[in-house]
Amino acid sequence: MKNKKRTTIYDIAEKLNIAASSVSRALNNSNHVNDATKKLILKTAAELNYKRNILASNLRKGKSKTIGIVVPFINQNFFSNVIAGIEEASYQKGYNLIICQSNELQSKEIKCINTLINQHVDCIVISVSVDGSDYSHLQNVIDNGIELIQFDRVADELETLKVINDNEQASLEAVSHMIEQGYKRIALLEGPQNLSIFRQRKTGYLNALKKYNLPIIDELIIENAWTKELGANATRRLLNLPEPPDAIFASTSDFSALGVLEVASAMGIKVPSELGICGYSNEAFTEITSPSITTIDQFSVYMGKTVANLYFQEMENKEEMDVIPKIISIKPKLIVRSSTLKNSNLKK
Amino acid sequence: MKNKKRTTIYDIAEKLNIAASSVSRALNNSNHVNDATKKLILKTAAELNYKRNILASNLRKGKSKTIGIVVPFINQNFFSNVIAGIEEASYQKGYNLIICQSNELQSKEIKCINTLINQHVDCIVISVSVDGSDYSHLQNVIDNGIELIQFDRVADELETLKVINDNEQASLEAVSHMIEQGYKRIALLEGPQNLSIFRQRKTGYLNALKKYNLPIIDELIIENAWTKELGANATRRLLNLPEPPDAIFASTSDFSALGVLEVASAMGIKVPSELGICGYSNEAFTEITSPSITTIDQFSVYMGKTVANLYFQEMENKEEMDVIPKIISIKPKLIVRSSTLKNSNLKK
DNA sequence: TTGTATGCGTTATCAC
DNA sequence: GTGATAACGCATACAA
Repeated sequence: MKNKKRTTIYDIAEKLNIAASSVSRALNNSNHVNDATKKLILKTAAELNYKRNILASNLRKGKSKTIGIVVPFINQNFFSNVIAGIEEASYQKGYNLIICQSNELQSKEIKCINTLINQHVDCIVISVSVDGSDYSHLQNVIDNGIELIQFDRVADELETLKVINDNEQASLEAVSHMIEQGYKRIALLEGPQNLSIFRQRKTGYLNALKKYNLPIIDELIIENAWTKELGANATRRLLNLPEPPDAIFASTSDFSALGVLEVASAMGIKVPSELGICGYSNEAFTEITSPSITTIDQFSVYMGKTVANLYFQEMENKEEMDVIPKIISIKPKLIVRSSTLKNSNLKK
Repeated sequence: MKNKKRTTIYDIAEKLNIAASSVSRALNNSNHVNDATKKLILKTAAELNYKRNILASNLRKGKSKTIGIVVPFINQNFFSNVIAGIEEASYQKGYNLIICQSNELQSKEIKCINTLINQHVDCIVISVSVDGSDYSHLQNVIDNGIELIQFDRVADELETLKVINDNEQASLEAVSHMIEQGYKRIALLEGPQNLSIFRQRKTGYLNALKKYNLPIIDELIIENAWTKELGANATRRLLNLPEPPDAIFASTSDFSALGVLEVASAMGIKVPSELGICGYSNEAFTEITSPSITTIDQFSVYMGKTVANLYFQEMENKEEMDVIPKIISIKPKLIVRSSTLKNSNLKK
């Protein structure tokens, strides 16, 4: 029972004995068309089950009304929430999304970018993968006349639109909170320092120590501990030190914080009394671990909306001039949970 | 530094003083073109940074090479894994994905479907939302000449391609396992019975009781407990019964199983010794709760690949004849974890 | 093997 | 306000 052929504006025009261009105008709600005929056209369009061929429309208009998204993993809450935010804002504007996963590999990321360029998307939104520091594929996006917007994990050196968090401030608050809870030897699990977000988080950590006159202890700062496994390994090393830390700030992600928690549990170390733990991103699971994990909410859905709206706004304002690099910073929020509540009766 | 105009096949043709059609042929790797000129064309195409305009190509070919996906939530592991599977299989074939979320609302689902029809996608893959039992919007997909494939949550009455799990068998195994662990009063949290997958899971549960000569106790079968909140509510009711259950099979999802676990923990009831819990879907978090939750793995990534390949295969075989409804059933696997290990030294 | 001509379904630019 | 027509970029039937 399939209609092989879909109805086109010509079918409508033929049936009504008018020109296709009039049909097109009516369908686009132009005001250069008689109200009565417009009504009639809309009516018969509905009767004939007409659906505009977006392919043809976009070809003619020279844009695809599509936004490409590249994230490391689609199934991490932070990213899926950002995507949900972008989707919501784009939906109303009639834009579609093509979503790609880089799997944290720059090689895959380059493939994704090429696919999206081939698709002639109007805009590419990306949170870069951790490996690699050559961004010529992103420059390529710009050279192909495609708007590029970076969020969260951004390549500083590229002058593009950016939506980021105030990572430094958030880290400062998180570590300050831990210090105020009575933790004195706070370790830092840091992410790859080629990415500015991880540098900023480290700076926040250092600033907090300074603020409270605590010493910076090099052996408590662990490089590249940004996955669950690396976080677990780091924790094993830390907890076996002669003077182990009494808290760990997994500045890279909640996943590494989970690694910390699992190792601590396995070693019989009590959280939060013997070890405080703080993660980053407010992944859904941080609420259901035992104990629940203190973390930092990045307002991911809002972040996504901001990205999309930034693009739409930029499109409206842009005449012939080049894009002015613009950075929007969102202030994240510390979510205090059981894993850092050493000195409090707020414990769940 | 933007190239306003992208290079087209005409640009290449002009530069090489040949016809655009030859360029097109070369770019499509046709063998009706001289090898030498083909080489030359490919070379200059690369030099000029040529990217085929997929819009035009697809318009010409009458298909969009795009698959639309509608799932309740993109950020549930089961669905994001299925999507990842579809993506992997589609990527190689040069197909793109447009992903929509129904948020479990049929109203939103209808909107998604309409968007996808408007986009002229070649195929729509859907796992239907729980509310509503009118599937005219899906019939509409078929009537528009778009291939429809259902997976997991399928509308039985629609004769489409389907990829499902053997839910009945999986439930039978899960409940059998619980009985063998010594649980005697096993409650069932069931999903909306308008969906066949939930009916099948119930049947599996009933069959297991029958197999072990256990009585069917009506008050232990709770309708519509398919979210975390509903699961929690149901658990509160169940555990306050004069004769409470000693195990709960949350047949609908791991989320409702999580609700069960949280209520049990809050009430001070020990899992698995006093209460066994089994979920469904093998969401990532089931591994990190305390205790970890026994569940059923649906091989979600494989399921996605199967869906995509089913489509590609169907496309190849189809001449002018209509689609023959085909159902592929995947056997899921019971993942035994701590939450049901009452009688065992396998406890983690 | 290569070139010419046409159409995919729209929208934009003219005339009228 | 309406209609004819060109053009978006590509792929293909046909001719050469």
